[in-house]
Amino acid sequence: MSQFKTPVAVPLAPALPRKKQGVSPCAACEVRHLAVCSALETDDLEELDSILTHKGLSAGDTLFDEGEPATHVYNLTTGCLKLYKLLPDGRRQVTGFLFAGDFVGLANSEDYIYSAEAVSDVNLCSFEKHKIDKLMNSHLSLEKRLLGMARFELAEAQEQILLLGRKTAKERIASFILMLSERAQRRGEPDNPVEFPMNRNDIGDYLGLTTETVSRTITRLRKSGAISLDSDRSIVINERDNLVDIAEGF
Amino acid sequence: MSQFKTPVAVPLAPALPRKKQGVSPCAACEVRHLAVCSALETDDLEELDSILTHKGLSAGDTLFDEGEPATHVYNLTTGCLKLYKLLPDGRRQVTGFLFAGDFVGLANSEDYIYSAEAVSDVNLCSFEKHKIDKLMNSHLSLEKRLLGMARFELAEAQEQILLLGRKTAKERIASFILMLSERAQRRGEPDNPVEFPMNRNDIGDYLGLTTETVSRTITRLRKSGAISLDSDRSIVINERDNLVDIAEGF
DNA sequence: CGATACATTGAGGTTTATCAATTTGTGTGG
DNA sequence: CCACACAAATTGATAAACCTCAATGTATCG
Repeated sequence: MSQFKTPVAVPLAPALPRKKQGVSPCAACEVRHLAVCSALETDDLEELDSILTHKGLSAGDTLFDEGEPATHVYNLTTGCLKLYKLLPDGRRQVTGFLFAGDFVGLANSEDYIYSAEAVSDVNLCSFEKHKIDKLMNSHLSLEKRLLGMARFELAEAQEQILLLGRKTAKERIASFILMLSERAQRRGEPDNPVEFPMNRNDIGDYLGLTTETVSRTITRLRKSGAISLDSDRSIVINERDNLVDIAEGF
Repeated sequence: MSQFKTPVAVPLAPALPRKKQGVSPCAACEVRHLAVCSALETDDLEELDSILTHKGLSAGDTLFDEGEPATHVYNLTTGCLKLYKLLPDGRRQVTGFLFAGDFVGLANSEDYIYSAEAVSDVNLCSFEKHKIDKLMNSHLSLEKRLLGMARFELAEAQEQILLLGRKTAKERIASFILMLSERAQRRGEPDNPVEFPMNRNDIGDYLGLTTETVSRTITRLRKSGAISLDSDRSIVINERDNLVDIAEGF
């Protein structure tokens, strides 16, 4: 699956020579304000840095598979990752797309409950779970931050349940475009046009649709004027209010 | 909607005269081992008891509506509650059924993100949110417990996403019957026959199906021999392994 | 420039929804 | 205890949304 466009993705915050410096690489991290790591004071970041390793994945690479022992948690610093579950006959449900600043592994207990694969080239901070657990005991703000993130993800999961249980294909696609737009904005990136790192098949597996239905539905939204396509992977929102109405089922 | 079979549900742990006794009513709570409250030592239960009030609802009563300020969290001690979201045209998605020991309000932040309605007569322990927050600061075990519960609920939400996105009606019904069975067992109740407090319409709104499809699918499972019906609200699992295979898509 | 993967479009089929009628179950009042 | 009224569940006929299978178009990369 791996495409190896670039042999290995370049870490955002490369592992510096571990001299005893006063400054942790984490202090310079561009996505810290988005990530778990924002829970820690600058003073504590050296400690955080001492327990993490950087990891790069090329598009298509697998980070871990459902059912493996969940030894690590990760923080995504660049790129896009997809999480998915499989049924025995190969039906696939993408349970989430993760972007810079997102945390991987919140829901996992003993074993990973989903597989994780790089959609684009990706950089991660990797933490051994037992080390994070230990850090949590001494830094309560970290635990609070994780609880906050879990609550947020729970709310998002329930939106997705509403989407999958009761929305039409058109409503699902509109919701998806808006979600990607809003998440890009939260990361401080432009919210329009919306950039799609994933292909139509992944979108379908996320929205409970087939590739063909995704394609046809995007075409219909395009012909209605609500959106335009810069390219397959870049959608311009022409009528945001209209798209919001469609997404919410008005 | 309210049926008032019994005028008001009777609290499991009735509010005793608040004399300075050594023993908290919480200490005698039958569902404590299932609930958030299990995070606290017996010594701390008096403190917990001092910030809670008991609340009873009749079947059909509303606990709160989506969009209201989220002032309280609750712990269900008896009965069954459903959580749901609505689309503007009335389409409804039940996001969860809650039973004795379950916690209500984990995902909510400022406002409730779903409505909550009693499926059967229900008893609850009600906590003002700011008081629970304060208690969390002094009792870290409570925070850990909430994080653990949030992680568990996240894992369950992802199972539900797989179900709604990729499973057939037959697979959904089989999964649902097994889920109710397993949850009854966790509460220390018989896991067979499976008791259904909710009607076919609620089941449909939970599984992303219509009443009619729920009914037809149950009929087909019955005719195949996998299950039998004691009554509408009580299903006997005849072939559990078979049902598991169906639920998982084999 | 050709190979390959991805996206789009079309024709037809399947599952599930919708609409309507009937049956079953439950509680109430005589 | 029975008859009635009402709600819920089931069953049937038909329709719609989406899926499947197949072909064609398009972009990308060596």
